Amino acid sequence: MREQAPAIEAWISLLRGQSAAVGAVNAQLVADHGLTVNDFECMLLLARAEERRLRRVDLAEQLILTASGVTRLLDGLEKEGWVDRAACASDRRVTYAVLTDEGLAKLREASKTHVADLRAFFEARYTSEELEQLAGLLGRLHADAPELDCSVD
Amino acid sequence: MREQAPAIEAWISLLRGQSAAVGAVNAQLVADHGLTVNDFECMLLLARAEERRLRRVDLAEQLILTASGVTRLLDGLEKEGWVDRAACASDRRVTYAVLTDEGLAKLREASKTHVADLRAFFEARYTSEELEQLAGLLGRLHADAPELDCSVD
DNA sequence: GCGATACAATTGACTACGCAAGCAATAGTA
DNA sequence: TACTATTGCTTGCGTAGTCAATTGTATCGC
Repeated sequence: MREQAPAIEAWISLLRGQSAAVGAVNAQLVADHGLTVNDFECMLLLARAEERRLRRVDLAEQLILTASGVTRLLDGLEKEGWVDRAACASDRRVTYAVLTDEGLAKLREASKTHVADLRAFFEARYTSEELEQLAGLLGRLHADAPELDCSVD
Repeated sequence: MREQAPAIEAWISLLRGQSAAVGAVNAQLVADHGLTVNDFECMLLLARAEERRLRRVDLAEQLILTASGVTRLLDGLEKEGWVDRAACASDRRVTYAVLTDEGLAKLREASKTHVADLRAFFEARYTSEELEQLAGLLGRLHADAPELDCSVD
């Protein structure tokens, strides 16, 4: 029952580490700005996007949420006036989520402390080399996992 | 608005990577055994504990859940007969969570595929050296973060 | 042009948590 | 002994997310 494979160690560290980190960072962000981590990331993606807008489906993919999760996330941001809707001329099924000027202002304001908090949190634990290592390693988790879900052998 | 600090890169990778990994692994575990990742980890902690039992408070700390989260997690496991309650002789406030024989059997059965899935998932992406690196790095996230929450300067 | 199929988005019902409040038992203090 | 904290646990309520079903629009084969 006692496990030893490095994969298992990594898995446990991932579960615990992410919970701890997200818990701390999110609490700070909520306390300081009334935004959750996903609110922030969502607005950030919009801010970086062409014309400050994205299809909901693309937002879902990048945030790793389902379509309905995005609908509900955006509901909240729309209520606050930080995000608005816009129709797509070439495909009437899609509704863009657009970051408003207020949303951009809010994002900029929140960024000031949030980015500093993030850097403080990570730089207290890692050197910049280690941060690059970590980012590189974690990035691979996102990629396809043929082994896991298509066991056709 | 566009960010470049390695800390931010690491943060994004952590958010996305964990979501992707937990999503995949959890879906597999639920499909194969009707257990969530937390169900599994909880039973695993109990299995490894002295007399296969733990105080709910200790379980909460290790799983990074609140006390109420643990109560509800255990509710489900108790309903299935995998976990039972036991009083503590020396302190009548505490109720132990005890892994039953059925629970241990269920855990062993689930372990067979789950551990293999985990190894497949991670070993498809990393060498064993990288896994050790990753586990070591992630482990630091869990430690105290004096910088973040006591900004007394 | 027309049906079958696919896709974007929303909605209702549900789950898994957290937080705050409350209860019971213990520990500290006088 | 009594009075006050503190601790372990549970419960009501709120929130963030999922899944399954639905609607409206596109697109493909013919």
